[in-house]
Amino acid sequence: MRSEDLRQNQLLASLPEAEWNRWAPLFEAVDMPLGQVLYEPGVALTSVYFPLTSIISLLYVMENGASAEIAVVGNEGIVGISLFMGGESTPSRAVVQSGGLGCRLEAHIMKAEFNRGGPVLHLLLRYTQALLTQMAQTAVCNRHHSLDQQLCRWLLLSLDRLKGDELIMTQELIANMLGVRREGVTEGALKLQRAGLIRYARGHITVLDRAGLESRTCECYAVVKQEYDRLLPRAMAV
Amino acid sequence: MRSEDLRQNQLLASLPEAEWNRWAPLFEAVDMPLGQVLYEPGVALTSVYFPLTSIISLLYVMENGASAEIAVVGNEGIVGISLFMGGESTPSRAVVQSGGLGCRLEAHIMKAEFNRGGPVLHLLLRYTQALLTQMAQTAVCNRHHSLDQQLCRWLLLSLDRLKGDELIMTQELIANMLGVRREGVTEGALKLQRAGLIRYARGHITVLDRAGLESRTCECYAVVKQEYDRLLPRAMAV
DNA sequence: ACCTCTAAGTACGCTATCGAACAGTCGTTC
DNA sequence: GAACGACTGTTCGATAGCGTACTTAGAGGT
Repeated sequence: MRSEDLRQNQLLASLPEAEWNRWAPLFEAVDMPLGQVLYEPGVALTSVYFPLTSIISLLYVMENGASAEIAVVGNEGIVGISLFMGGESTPSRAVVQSGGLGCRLEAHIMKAEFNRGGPVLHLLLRYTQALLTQMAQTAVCNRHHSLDQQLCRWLLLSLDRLKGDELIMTQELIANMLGVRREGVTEGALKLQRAGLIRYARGHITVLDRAGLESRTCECYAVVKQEYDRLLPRAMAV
Repeated sequence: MRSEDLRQNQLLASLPEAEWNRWAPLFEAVDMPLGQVLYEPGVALTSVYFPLTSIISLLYVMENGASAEIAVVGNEGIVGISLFMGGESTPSRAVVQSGGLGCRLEAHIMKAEFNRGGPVLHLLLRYTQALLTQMAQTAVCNRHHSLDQQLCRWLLLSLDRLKGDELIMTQELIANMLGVRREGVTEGALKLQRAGLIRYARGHITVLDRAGLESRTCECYAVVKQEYDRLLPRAMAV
């Protein structure tokens, strides 16, 4: 994989050239197929991952098997912040929600680079704050908003992290992420389809009217999006 | 206020002597009365706060006025992490939920100390990860658990951050924090009182049976507590 | 001693979501 | 081209929590 390809990841794209030239050779490109688990709760990380075309869900799985998505990470971010935050592990799990490419950096390298301080440290901390906002807003949304609104939010968050307007995603999977019943997602998706906002069939969802989704979702989506834009001005459009 | 008093805050207590000697003179002791707002959404911070005997809620207030608590901070932590995370502000608000004492450090000093790197930086980042876990678990709890369970979790989280077994807290206030109706809290509290776990009257809640609360709450409380203990081993019992 | 205000308790209909069970339909595979 | 499995659609009763309205009861002031 070429160096420019790696910089599809916006964090990597934001690094000054000097830093990047040191980093580039250290990466290993990895394929990230749907369902792959990048880390398990309580297990110390051995690598961090920078998604390029994939999307990763941070998911908490309860004792009874039910689950809830805490946040989602795409090519704007990094999976494995607990490594540089100092905890080495988290109570949540990271799962590939949409297959694609990514690249990996070994834990000890990541830590060393972070501890140099400077632009890498500040960039990663700003990203972490953005992620934190996403988590906070997820909590708010889970408390106050309807399944329909949350479905729109979720579709938009995913869409923002992909090129194109198609998601490869069954309703069952979406239900797991949102922590609701599959039937609930079916009903919500039906409404959106009847309204002409999306079209879907057997695990393929095409977004037809993005603005329509935005008008149906709650304020949570915009809050998170604005905060990402504020904290992480992208270096350059891809 | 004497230096030892300041170290009622566990983060401050964890600092090595060398760091602490530099810090101690920089603090300003502050009274934090119930309801005081420490920062507003979107407004850049001018200070960070270390609660000593007070408890602070991080609260998101929605456009329609409804609110939801995202996390709670007591003498184990610091209010204003967005300062050193680099965002300067957050979409949430910080409100004193239980009056008491705290101390304040000016923004520019905090940033300078953080940017020295070393123990201060690592300690604050570990705390931030703990806070992040609390937020994540709040999201999960809001999704899956009953009002009764959440009420227990909330009482326990508050209790852990106070000495003694009494909370000065109306049901109305608790309802605002949890983002539920006041009547719902009344019903939950009644059940707990009838079961002999708590006693309350007009804004004073006394916890009679802590273990009982723990047995009624969901796993979320234990997950958060364990993660705080793991990430922030306390330097010394107060 | 009385008034007033705040905190807490009660009641009732409503709605979103759940849990469970089952019925179509499209793709893949053999 | 038949069979199977995966995905989606539908139904129905149960229930937790909501919105609203009203009641009761301490605490504090005059």
